[in-house]
Amino acid sequence: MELPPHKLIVIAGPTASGKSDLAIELAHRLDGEIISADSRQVYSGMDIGTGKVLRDSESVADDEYISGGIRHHLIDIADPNEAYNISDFLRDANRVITDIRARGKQPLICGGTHFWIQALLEGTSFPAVPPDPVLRDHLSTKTADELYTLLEAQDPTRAATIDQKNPIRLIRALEIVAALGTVPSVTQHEPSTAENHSTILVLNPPKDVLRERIRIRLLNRFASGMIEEVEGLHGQGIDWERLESFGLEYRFIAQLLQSSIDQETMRIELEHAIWHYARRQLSWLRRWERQGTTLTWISDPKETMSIPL
RNA sequence: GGGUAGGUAGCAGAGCGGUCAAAUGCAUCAGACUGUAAAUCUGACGCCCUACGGGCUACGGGGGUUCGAAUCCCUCCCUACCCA
Repeated sequence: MELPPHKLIVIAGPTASGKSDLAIELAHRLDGEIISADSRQVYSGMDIGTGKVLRDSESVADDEYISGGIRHHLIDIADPNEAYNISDFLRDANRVITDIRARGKQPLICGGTHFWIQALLEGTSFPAVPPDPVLRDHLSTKTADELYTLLEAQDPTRAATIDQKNPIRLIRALEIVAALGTVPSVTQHEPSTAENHSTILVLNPPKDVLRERIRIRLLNRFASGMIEEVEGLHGQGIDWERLESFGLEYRFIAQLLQSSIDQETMRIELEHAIWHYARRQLSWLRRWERQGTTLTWISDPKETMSIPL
């Protein structure tokens, strides 16, 4: 299939919608490579719980991540004890896109971290203020009200639009204020490597189908040793707090392993949490679309056969 | 057959004469999102309406007391446990 060399293909959608398989299929069709846009698959050792695609056996020793005969990028690139955030992603993803194109291949972005994907495509640039762990530690002892009062005094403009009850947002805003004196407004420049004329495919199975897929996938993950995986990560020096901060399977299994919840509760609450996560992802996508971006919604991967890419 | 504790919104579970369409949690639905984004946060949630207000139906069924009941009394049905 012939396609413009600049075009970017994105495969988005809620968790368990079948993005990974579709991405590999399309990569074969388009002679492409996959860039994972997943905030948890970047971490090495977090495999079952994040649903990483299985590495082809012949590539295990390689430093390239090959799955289904397709090269994947931005998987296993960070240590779980090190923070990897959107800023790292934007830098790395742009680099990788350039690199893939230089080799004459088609880049495909695939992942569920839509915040990252949207920022990449729109060339959003965030204030260049790196996280300040000491300040964050200090501020995290305060209530949202207290944080808001501080922000109001230091940067009323940002305070006017921020979510007043969201400690994480408030702390980040105060962090930026501490470094720059004020929170600059978001700037979006013309995307350099990522193009505006991307095709964004959103995999969106019917609700009941998605729910069932989530349920089955979770059972499979347990059967595949997911609990042991989390146990192993903790054994390698990743503390419970950090594991819980990853959310979903890592959070609930960490709680189980600390005996703060029983197995039955864990399974039920985890399944609910995954469903809530999928809903949030969908909510983000609808908003993105409402903002004027064209998304191609597909309820069944087979439909992609008839979509011109 | 006797006794005791109960029957409250989709579920769990408070309330025990008025301020109760009924706390809280869960589920469900919708939303937010300026370097933690699988995180974090918000709202709706009996029904109807010209919805910051109003109407209707509700706390197992029926009846009663009272100005007024989910809350008190009678009765019936059901559930759990205990004694036979």
